[in-house]
Amino acid sequence: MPELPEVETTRRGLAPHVVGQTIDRLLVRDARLRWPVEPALPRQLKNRVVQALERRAKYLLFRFEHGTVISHLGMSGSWRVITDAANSEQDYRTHDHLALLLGSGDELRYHDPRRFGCFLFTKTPDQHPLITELGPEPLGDQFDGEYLFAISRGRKAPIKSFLMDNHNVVGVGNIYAQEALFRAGIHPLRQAGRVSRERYLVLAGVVKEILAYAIERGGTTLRDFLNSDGEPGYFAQELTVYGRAGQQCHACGAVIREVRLSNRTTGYCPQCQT
DNA sequence: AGTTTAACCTGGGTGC
DNA sequence: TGCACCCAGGTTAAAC
Repeated sequence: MPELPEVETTRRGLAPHVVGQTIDRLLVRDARLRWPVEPALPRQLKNRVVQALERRAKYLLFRFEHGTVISHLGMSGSWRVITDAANSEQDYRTHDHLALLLGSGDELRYHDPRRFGCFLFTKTPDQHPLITELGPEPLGDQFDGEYLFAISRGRKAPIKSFLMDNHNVVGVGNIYAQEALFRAGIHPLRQAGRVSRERYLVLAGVVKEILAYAIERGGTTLRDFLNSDGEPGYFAQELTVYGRAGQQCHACGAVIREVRLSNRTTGYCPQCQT
């Protein structure tokens, strides 16, 4: 369910419960995630203390003294904190694949119907291929319009694909890519190399705005997203083009259109976006 | 090397 | 009710 704001919201929700806690036990109820959970993992984590919970792109990083767990929510993953775990041990739901039993008595449960998520341990996270290939964080200083302009020269891929490519910038998923391009007035099919410096300055700005705003709101956007307290995010009334094909553009009244781009639905306003 | 496509999964919605 | 089909917030690996 997550785009970057939802992952960050998850991190902030989990951190107070897990940082500084000992892993009494890792319970693997179903190891068949994107990559199978290693059979050795429970004993690798047993009695280890979570030093920090960080985020890089859409990965959650559980930091231990001896290594890092790299975890992704995929399309449908979520974490839930159980504070009275002793009384609810039988209460595992379908697709609750992992449980972290903590020294505090709390329990963190990973739920993921589609099993596109992952939970991997590595001693050298800085050299892990999932991490080393990643572009800059969209909310960091490295990411701005000049940067986008510079790396896009000569690139023929559609701007939307370019923006969603983790090599260029991380954390911009299908919903926010559409919304950002609408706000920047850029047609999603325009070649990345044919977007001007001026428009990249606008685009980088709106990407930062939208993501920061969504984080502030506790991970808006997602229909069925529950934060780690089990509370829903706000499903944004603010969405302009995502899921609005056939409806009128809020800005100009034109009918929102839809195209298929690398197998993903892409809404845009044919009048506002060029 | 850049770009596109298929694949990994389950569940919910729609139309017959 | 049932069934076939399409769609979904992500990312990788393989194919052009």
